[in-house]
Amino acid sequence: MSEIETNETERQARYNPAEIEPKWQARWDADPKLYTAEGHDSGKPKFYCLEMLPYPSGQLHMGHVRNYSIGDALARFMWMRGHNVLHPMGWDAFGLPAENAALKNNTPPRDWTLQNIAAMKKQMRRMGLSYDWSTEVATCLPDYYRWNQWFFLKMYETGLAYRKKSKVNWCPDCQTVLANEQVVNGRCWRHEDTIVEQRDLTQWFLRITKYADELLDGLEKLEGWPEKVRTMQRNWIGRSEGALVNFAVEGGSSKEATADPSTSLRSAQDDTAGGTGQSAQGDACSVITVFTTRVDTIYGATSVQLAPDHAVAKAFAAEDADLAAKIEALREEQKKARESDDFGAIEKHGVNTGRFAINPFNGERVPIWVGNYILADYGTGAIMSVPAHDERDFEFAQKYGLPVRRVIAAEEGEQPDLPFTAEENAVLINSREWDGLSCTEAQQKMAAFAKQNGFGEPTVTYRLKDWGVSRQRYWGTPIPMVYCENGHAGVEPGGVVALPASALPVLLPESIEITQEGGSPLGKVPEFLHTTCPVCGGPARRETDTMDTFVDSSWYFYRYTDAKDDTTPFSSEKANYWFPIDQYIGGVEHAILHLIYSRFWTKVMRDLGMINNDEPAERLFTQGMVIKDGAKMSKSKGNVVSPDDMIARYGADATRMYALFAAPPDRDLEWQEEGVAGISRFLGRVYRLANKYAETTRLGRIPSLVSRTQTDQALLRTLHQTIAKITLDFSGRWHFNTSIAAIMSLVNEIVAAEAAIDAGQASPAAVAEIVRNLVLLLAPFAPFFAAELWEQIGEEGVVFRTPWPVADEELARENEIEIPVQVNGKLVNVIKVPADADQDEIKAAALADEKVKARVEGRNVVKVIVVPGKLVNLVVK
RNA sequence: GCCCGGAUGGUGAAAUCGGCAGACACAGCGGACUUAAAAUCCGCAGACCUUAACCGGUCGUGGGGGUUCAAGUCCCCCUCCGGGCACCA
Repeated sequence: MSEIETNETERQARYNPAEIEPKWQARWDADPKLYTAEGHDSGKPKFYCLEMLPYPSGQLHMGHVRNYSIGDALARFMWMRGHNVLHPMGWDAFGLPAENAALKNNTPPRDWTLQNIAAMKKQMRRMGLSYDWSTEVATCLPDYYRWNQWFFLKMYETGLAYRKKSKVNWCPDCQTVLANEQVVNGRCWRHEDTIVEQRDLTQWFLRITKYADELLDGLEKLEGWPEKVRTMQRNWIGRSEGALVNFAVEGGSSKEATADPSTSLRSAQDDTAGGTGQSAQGDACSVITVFTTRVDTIYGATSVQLAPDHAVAKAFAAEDADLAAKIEALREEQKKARESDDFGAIEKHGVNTGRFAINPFNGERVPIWVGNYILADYGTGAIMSVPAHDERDFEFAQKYGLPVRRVIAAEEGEQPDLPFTAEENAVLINSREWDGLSCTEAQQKMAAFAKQNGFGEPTVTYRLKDWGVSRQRYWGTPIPMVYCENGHAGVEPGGVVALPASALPVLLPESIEITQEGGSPLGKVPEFLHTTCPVCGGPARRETDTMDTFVDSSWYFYRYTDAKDDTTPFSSEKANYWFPIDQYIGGVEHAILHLIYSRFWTKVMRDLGMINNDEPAERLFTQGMVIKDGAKMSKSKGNVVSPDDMIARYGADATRMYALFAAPPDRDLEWQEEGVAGISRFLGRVYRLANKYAETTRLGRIPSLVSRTQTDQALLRTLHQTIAKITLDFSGRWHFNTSIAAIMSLVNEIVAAEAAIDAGQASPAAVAEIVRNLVLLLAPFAPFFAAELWEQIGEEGVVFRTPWPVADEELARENEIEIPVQVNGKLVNVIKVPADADQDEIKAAALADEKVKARVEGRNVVKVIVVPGKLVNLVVK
C-alpha cells in the first residue's frame, strides 16, 4: 500500500462530527414528520416525555444541555421500544428580562423574545434533539395567552379568582408584586440583593388554598416523584391542625377598631373558601381569637400575645400614645428581622398593654401583651402563651417574669424539666375536669367543647396562601377584566366586570414605551386602557395588571397535545389520551413554585370537566446542577462553559454523551472539558471499527450463527450482557454513566479481539451482529453518530425507529465463572468453576486449590461458607 | 434547631440484594509509530512497608463504636459539605 493510499484510508475512517452532524441535521429538518407523535389509534402504548420548557434568554446553558440530553435519550429509547412518543418543546416567553432588554437596547419585548426563541431553537436543532416542532408553544403569543385569559374567566366564574386588598410583597427592582413563593429570605428571587417591601394593593388572587388538602394528600400517591420534592411541597403547604379560641377582652374597647383586612381576626382563614363562620366581626376589639395547636395546654396560658399589626393592638395603641410608640418599635424590629436572612434569630421583645383577656375555659384574667415574634399573617396573629409547654413562650416568660404553670405531665416516671413540649405519652393535670386525658384526646374534646359553647372551634391552618397573580408589568398576559365607570345595578361605580369569552384575546398593545417608572405600563396606553363595559356599553377602564408568568407554565404541557386548537385550550380527548405525563424532567429549583401551581391547575381543569387525571405527571425526575471548578456556573463567577464552544470543538454527540457519562443524572456534574475530549476519542474508535467492518456487516447479514467460534461466543456474550444492562438502566435507574461505561467495555473487548477477527477466527455473521447492535445501543445517546454509521454499514431506515435489541439470555450466559476464595475473610485466590456448579462442587474446587491449601494447612477449617455464583469463605482456626 | 441528600485513588466516578473496593473514563507515567511533534496504538497505575528485582506483607470507602464468616453497603454516636424549612404558635 502506497503512502498516499494509507493517508486516504485514514482520512476516510476519521470521525468528523463537524461534517456528519450538519449533514444529518439538514436531513432531519427536511422531514418535519420525523418526530411527530401518532394519534391515539396508533395501536402502540403512549409515552409522554417532557422536559421543562426554558425561558428564552437567547442562549442555551449547560443545565439545559444536561436536561435535554436526558430527555432525548429517553424519548429515543421509548421510540425504539415501540412506543408512541410525544416529545414537545416550547418557550416560557413572558417575563421581566424582555422588558429590561427593551430598556437597554430599545428593542420591543416581542422582537427580542422572538429573536431569542429563533436562536435557541437553532441551538436545539444543532444538538439533535428529537422535538416535535409542530406542537411548539410560545406563551407570549396570543394563540396561547388567550387561553390564560379564558382560564381566568372560568376561575372568576367559579369563585376561584377573586380580588382583595392586601399587603403584598413588592420588589423595587422589578417594580411589581411577587408571590410569597418568589420571596426568598425576604429578598426577591431574581434580585438577591433587593429587599422586598410590603405594600397595600388590590390584587387578583387564585384560590389555591381551596385545594390545599388535596394538594397535600395527593403527594402520598406521587410515588414516581422524588421524596425530596414531596417533602418540600408538604412543608410549603404547611398544614397544621388546631383550634381557634376566643378570649374576651376585659372592658371591651371604647372605639371601633379600624381593622385592616389583612390583619383581621381571621386573616389566615380569609384565604380559604368562605371560611366557616366566626363571631366577633362587629366589634373587633371585644374579642381576641387565638390559633393554637395545643388547646390541651390552655389551663397553662398565662398571657395572650398579639402581633404588632393586630387590630386589637392597634386599637389599644390608638388610646395610648406611649403604648403606640412601643408597639411601633416592635413592628420595626419585626420588619427588619423579616427582611434579613434570619427572622428565627430575632430577640424576643414584648410590651404589656396593661389590658386583660379572659380565658374562656377557666375564666382566668390573663394580661395582653404585644410581641415582636408574633406573625400577623399566620393563624390569627394572636396566640395564647403557655410558657410551661412551649419553648418560645417559656423564653419570653423567663425574660419578663411571667408565671409558668405546668398543666401537662409525663404519663409515667419523673416529671421532665420545663418547657415540656411532648404530646406522646403525656396527660393533662391542673386542668380541672380534663385532668388525666391524653394530650391528643384533650385536643379534640376541648376544641369540640369550645365550639359547643360558642367560644371557639377546631380548625386547620395552612402556610400556603392564595396565589397573588397580579403583576404591574407589560410583558405578560393581560387580565381580562374591566372596571365600569357607570357601575351597574347593585354594583358600586368602578364595578368589576368580566369580559365575555368572545372578547378574547385581550391583546397586548404592540407599540409601547417601556420605562422604569412604577405602576403598570399598560395604564399609560390610552387605546388599551379605555374600553366599553360589556354589560352596559358605557365607558370602562381595563385592568392594567398582567398575570404572573407562572400561570403560563402551569398548563403549557396540555397545550402541546393540541397546540393549534383555536376554539378551546385543548381537546379533552387528546389530553386524556396523553395524560398524565409519563416522565417529566427538570431542575429541582422548581420543586415548589412551578410544580405546585401545575398540580393546582390540573385539579382546576379536572373540576371544569376538561380532563380526567388528578395529577399532571406520573413521574418526575430532577437532575443535578452542572458545576465548574466546584461552583455553579454563573457569569459573575466567570466559570461558564458555553455549549456552542463544546459543540464546535467536539460535536453535539460528544457533548451530550459527556453530560450523561460524567455523573449519574440526579447528582451534580463537574464539567471537565478533557472528559468531552475523551468521549470524542471513544466515538472515534467506534467509528473506525464500524468502518473497518462495514463491508463484513453488509455481507454478514445471513443468520448463520449455527457454528460459533470461541471469539464469536465471547463477543456475543458481552454484547448481550451489555444490551441487558442498558435496557435495565433505561427502565428506571437512569444511571446512563454506567450504561455508557458498559458500551465502552464492549468496544474495548472488540478492539482486543481485532487481531483474532482479522485472522478469520470470527464469523462474519457474528461481526455483523455486534457492529449492528453497537450502533443501535449508541442511538439514544449519540443520534447523529448512530445515524451516520447506520447508513455506512448499509442499513436501511431510521436508526432510532429500529427496534431496540433484545438481550438473548442464552448468548449472555457465562459457562465458566470466577469465584473468589477467602480465608477468614481475606482474599486468597480466584478459582474458575462451571457457571452451574452447585455448592458442593464449588466447595470441593476451593479446597483443592493449591494456594488455599497452603493457607489452610495445619489449621482447622471450622466452617465453609459457599455463596453460589459469589464467593467461598473458609473460617479457619 | 428540624427534615432531606452527600463524603470512596491525583480527578469524575463504579460496586443495583451484605459477598474480589476502585469498573469505565480523565489527568499522569512508560513504550511503539514519527526526523520531530500531534494524532493513534500498547502497557503501568490506591497508599505504605519489604526487596537489587520478582515474590510477599500491612493499611485503605469522612471519624469512632457495633452486628456478621463477611460491611462502602446494616445499626448507634460524631465531624464536615450541599439543599430545603424555620419563633408557623
